[in-house]
Amino acid sequence: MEGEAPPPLPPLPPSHINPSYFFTPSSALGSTLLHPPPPPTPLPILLHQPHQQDSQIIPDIDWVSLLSGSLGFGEQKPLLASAAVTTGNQIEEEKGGKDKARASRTKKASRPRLAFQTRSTEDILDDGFRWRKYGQKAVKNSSYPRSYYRCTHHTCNVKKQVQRLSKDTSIVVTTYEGIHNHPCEKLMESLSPFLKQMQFFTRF
DNA sequence: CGACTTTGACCAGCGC
DNA sequence: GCGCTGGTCAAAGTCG
Repeated sequence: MEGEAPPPLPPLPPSHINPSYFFTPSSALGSTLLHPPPPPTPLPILLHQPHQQDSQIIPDIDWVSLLSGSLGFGEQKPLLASAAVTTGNQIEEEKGGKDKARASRTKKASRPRLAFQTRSTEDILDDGFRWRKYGQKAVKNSSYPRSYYRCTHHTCNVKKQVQRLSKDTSIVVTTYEGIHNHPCEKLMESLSPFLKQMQFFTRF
């Protein structure tokens, strides 16, 4: 039973994403966000790096939805040069017709799905949520297995798949399915000093 | 001892 | 109907 709708999550960027990378253009930067509390170490994935030519930010991403929903990047080594975000349908189209049909199998309803390509030596993105691996499967046309993870929060049904590209083994494709119905523990933990500071200043 | 990973088995949808 | 494939289950193993 799907039950009651989850409470909306606050539209805040994860503190462990440096906002100077996160927001673009620079004019959109609020003065407060320009000077956040120091992020937990190490720095996360770099979504946009002004001095790095091959980095890019995808303009169509609803970042607020992403970050308050299924995504919140965490303590990953800063290796990302590009990120690809698609809808579930787009993901399947990239895979081709047959796989498209197969991939949509056993899906009761279309859930939000997002895929990211991450250049990383490690398979698992630490996105601030806790995941339990429930399966691993060798997939066709790939020499690397696909891993299946489920959010460990008892009321949360979000899943993710992690697979390394056989074409470029340095790229890890992470596909998120669903929206978290609970706050990111690590995010809230790291944001709390900042939020307290905000509350203090808004009193004047 | 609880949380998590591993891994083989099982199930369901699709194409032929 | 059968085989292929992706996705999930669950028991056993591992780790802190």
